[in-house]
Amino acid sequence: MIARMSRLLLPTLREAPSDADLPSHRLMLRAGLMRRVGDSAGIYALLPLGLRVKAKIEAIIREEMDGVGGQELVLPIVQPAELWQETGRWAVYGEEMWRLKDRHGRLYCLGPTHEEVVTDLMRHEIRSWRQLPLLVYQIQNKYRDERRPRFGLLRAREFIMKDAYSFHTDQQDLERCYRSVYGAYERIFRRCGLDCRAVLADSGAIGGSATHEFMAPADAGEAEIVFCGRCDYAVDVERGEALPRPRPVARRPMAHVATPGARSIADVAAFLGVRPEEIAKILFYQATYGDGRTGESVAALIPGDRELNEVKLQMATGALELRPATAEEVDVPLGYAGPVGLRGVRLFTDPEVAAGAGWVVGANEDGRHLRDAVAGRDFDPGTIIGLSTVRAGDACPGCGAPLAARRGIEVGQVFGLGTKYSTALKATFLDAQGREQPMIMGCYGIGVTRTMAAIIEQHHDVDGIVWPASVAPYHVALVPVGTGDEGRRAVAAAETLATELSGLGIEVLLDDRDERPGVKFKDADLLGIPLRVTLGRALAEGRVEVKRRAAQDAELVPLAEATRVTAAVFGN
RNA sequence: CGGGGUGUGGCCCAGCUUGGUUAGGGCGCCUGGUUCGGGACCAGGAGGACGGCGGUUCAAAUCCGCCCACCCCGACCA
Repeated sequence: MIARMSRLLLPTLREAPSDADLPSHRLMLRAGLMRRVGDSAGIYALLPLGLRVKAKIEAIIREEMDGVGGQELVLPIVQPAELWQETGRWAVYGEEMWRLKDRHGRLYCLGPTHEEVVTDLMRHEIRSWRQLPLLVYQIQNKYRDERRPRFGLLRAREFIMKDAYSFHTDQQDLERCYRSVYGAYERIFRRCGLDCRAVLADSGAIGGSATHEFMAPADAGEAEIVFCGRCDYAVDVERGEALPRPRPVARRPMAHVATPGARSIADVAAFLGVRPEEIAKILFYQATYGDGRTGESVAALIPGDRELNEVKLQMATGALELRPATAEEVDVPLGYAGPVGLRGVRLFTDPEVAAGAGWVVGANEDGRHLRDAVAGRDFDPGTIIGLSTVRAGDACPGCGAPLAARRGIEVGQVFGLGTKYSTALKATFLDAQGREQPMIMGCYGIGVTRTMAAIIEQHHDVDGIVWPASVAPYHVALVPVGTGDEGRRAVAAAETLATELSGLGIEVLLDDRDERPGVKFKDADLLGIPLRVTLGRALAEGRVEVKRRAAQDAELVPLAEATRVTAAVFGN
């Protein structure tokens, strides 16, 4: 396959449009992979090169999904409102759902996801346990009228997803399928050249079985994740845990100390000459519960150098809503509050504070603190539960190695749905005993266009994209340079080489444009083609220059061997 | 949705504070010439009426009001 640049719709840009900020967004525009259409946020056209990359990612996905028994189909983008009304999501989804009406006034939406449609399909087709299990998938456009589209393809309003749905007779079979799709995802992202971690995520309102998100570490990521470099522990910070830091056990009795004017952790630490992590701070909240109870005072006791994870506190309390208490709602002096002798407050204590050591805490008297306070000896710690926000350097709860923290782009998710949709849509089958049962479902998504952007986030440098070979739009860029006879020889040699390589199944981008060498080199770098072969002045000695995009240096090889050297890079 | 910012040829941007010839530069584009290994140079040329509407004024890209779009932060969301 040979593409001639002189004829390609490949509009590279020397400067990026000013509204593009992220590397992936800028580079996709500069390298001529895509363009925004009209004045619409989050609506893009993929140009020929962008489409090629998309197709490569999709091919990898298809191979791996087929490999775990997935069957490809295509579900409609336009979906009738009735189905969504049956599951209740027509009302729940809100503004984000792109709704439309046909000429008769019937309501539809542009599918943001396809659980309803696929479940509707299966309830008509599946009667018997003998027809299960089933794993189907599609690669299809999705529509979400985002409040705030941004970051180019990372959060567009129209995007491409591979979504898969599985149907099972029982939970064990769902779990088996879940694990095999999980494995396929690991292979898919690895093959795409993406550094990716599966993190245990919150199953949210849907609840039930586990869910993993596949996160690609990148600064542009929308979520913060912590993960272990040694074992496979990886979680969203919201759910992250860490081993408590070891602290010596206090032997001295608790004692009052005067700390006039010292209210903040930093003040108290400086005043007493202790480190912030020797001080325990207490934070007050007001909780509202599902049964209508409101205004309960709760407090969290954590080390002074740590951040409270409010989500954890909320889960620990079981509250529906939690808000920081105002000064009036707390009847101890602010800045001098502590757990000793505290009344009328439900206290939650972080394990690190509960673990033996003596802590500096507020004395609940103006201008005074206590030192060497020990949980269980000097105060009732209440409920002991992890409340701190995990951070880089904390000890992994799995193996004790230091944790790393990074932002991550969610490129995929696997989810054990259970019977939420099958029950709502009455998608049932008859089991071996002749009883009617709702199908047990799983769903599995990969953001295809988002994966493309994530790959660029991880693979670029100052000169442009550095595509992994598996997803590069072309394998090799042939760059003939030179003028006059030299130039003609270069072009002729490039044509011959292109034909040879193409015959071996290597995808060739031939820069046959009448441009100066500098322009060609800059464009080749920008496009990120894995290998560049320059045919220029060295041709006089029968040699060409071979350079990997990811490498600094080029190598001169005899023209006669250029095909072999190039083919070797791609394993042909 | 809250806060901030921006809107001037295809792209990047100046001009606006302090209204006043024909709205300007760079890149790109067209023509000719010279060049030719890291985004060349010279000469000539095409292309915008300044996001939209309304107002103030003798006069508005520039001042005022409303609206729209896009971008950023946050909230929200899988």
